[in-house]
Amino acid sequence: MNIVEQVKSKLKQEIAAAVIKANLATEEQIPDVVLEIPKDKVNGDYSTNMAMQLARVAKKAPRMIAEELVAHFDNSKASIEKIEIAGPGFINFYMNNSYLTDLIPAILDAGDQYGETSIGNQEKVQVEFVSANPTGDLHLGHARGAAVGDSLCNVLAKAGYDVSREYYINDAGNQINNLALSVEARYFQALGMDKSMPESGYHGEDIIGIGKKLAEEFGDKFVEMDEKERFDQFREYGMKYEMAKLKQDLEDFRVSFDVWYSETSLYHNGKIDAALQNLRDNGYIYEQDGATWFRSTEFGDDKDRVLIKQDGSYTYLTPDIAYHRDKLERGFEKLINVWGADHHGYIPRMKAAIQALGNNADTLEVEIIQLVHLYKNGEKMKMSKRTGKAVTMRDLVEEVGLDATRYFFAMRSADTHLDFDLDLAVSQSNENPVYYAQYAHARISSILRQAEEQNLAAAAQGDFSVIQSEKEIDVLKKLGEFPEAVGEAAQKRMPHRITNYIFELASVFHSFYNAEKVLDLEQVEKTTARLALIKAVQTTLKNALALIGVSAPEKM
RNA sequence: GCGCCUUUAGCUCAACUGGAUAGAGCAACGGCCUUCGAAGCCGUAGGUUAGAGGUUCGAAUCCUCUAAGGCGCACCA
Repeated sequence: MNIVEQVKSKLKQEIAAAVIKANLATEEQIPDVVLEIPKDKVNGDYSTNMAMQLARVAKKAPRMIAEELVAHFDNSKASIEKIEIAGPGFINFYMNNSYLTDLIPAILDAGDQYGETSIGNQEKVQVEFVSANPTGDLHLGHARGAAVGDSLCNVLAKAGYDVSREYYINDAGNQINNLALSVEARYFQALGMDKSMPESGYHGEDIIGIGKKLAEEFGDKFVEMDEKERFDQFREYGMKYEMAKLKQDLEDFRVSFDVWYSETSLYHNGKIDAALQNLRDNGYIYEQDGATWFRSTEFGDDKDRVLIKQDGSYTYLTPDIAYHRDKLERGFEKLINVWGADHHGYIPRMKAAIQALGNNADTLEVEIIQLVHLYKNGEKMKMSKRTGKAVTMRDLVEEVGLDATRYFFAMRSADTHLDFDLDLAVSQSNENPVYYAQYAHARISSILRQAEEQNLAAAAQGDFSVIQSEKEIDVLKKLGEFPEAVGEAAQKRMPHRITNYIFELASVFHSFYNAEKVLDLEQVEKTTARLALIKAVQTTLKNALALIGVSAPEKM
């Protein structure tokens, strides 16, 4: 807990104590103390709505309650300068903010670790994201999923959760067969022979590339080959090729996974049968019309779902249930799936499965990533995976730049439709929000370089009481909020909160920078203190940017 | 037809999950560089939070209805 969190929690305790002392409510009746930072500074550093919340219990007017509360409040205990009652009954606390300077050595000391909290309590969380079929390039939607999923994992880890990142490889089933047939067609075509694409084949550029590569490497070796054998080889080759590309693309996007989980493996290690048996034992399986059904309606799904088709093969759901069962068997307490909006209809049956296996429904959380629309020259760009005309993640990064792309996706909450304005993201100007934060970091780096040239070093510790101007206090307050911002972003699964925080921190810094000079040879003590302050900002900015996968450049 | 998501300034989005005068960026307008990076800062203007009811001290936020847009609704994956 840093000093800000300590002061806050102290304040909360004192508020609760005052409620009891003033006889406004009993220990059981007292609601959670809500402490907010008012939007406008004239309303104090902190504010509580306790008086309003107690209105019903105490059966009195909020303002009266507030007055009684304040009368019983022990000012001496929590760095309070004054307390005021305002509006409908807000109690506003004006702090003696000198304690905030303790943050500076604390942040410098923590370094990369600043922002870490233990709020996650080492809960074992597994996050599954991207999980795109290895049948073509990752496109725009995957990029958003990758950015959000990765940022979420970073945030969770920072907040003290034990996070595992996982990618589910759909390497079984029809789509892979279609991949093999698509590769086959492209191979023949590369040899100048006529072969039409399968009905639901993949028309992406990359498959054409595979066909060409095969033709160059092996000539017509496969033409005369037994059809079945050729199919198997192309299937294998196509898969490996696609997976390698996919991993590389994700790595280039600064996204890595702890586990790549193969769907096919579930077929080979008996886990599907085990899952089916588990469901059967629990009484949620029945046979009808020659198929095997899962009674998912028991848990609120619209209709029961087929697990084994009439032809004896599994539906997509069946191995997926086995997969989720396996996740739980591996000891994860919380499963978070990041899915595209087109899969949201799938949530009820998956949650039903989780429950049918004997777990709480909210063991599984699904974060839905809404669609991305790309705009260029003010026009919406059409995309379709089938025709292969989708804008790929690689194209996007190439055109926009990695940092800008990651920042752009991390900026917005995941459950809102997103318009990606290419012209804006590409622009190397103040129109592009990513530079705002990076610029602050580069600016600080530049000052620190110059300080070094003048043999001035940031004070490591000691007396920071010279830090007291309004702008400086604003910066300190914002710095102190970081661990809390991380904790909230993690608990609410809203990584975009971090991006908001980054913007706010950069903003208070820029504002300070323009108002006051850091380097001043006339006032060495103040200079070294301020160098330490901006160094703390630099550290915090860097840590925050790292959470959303954006670099913190020292020069731009 | 049913379900989920969305609707906030001209545009793109926030708003600490029920709090005070709804905030940023871009676009518009006006200021600030012979001193640490002007990719910055300061200011002005811009709103019936899609619409109508309801819940309460208090609603962009919760409930109901309506409208618009998106995505789903397989023995596909």
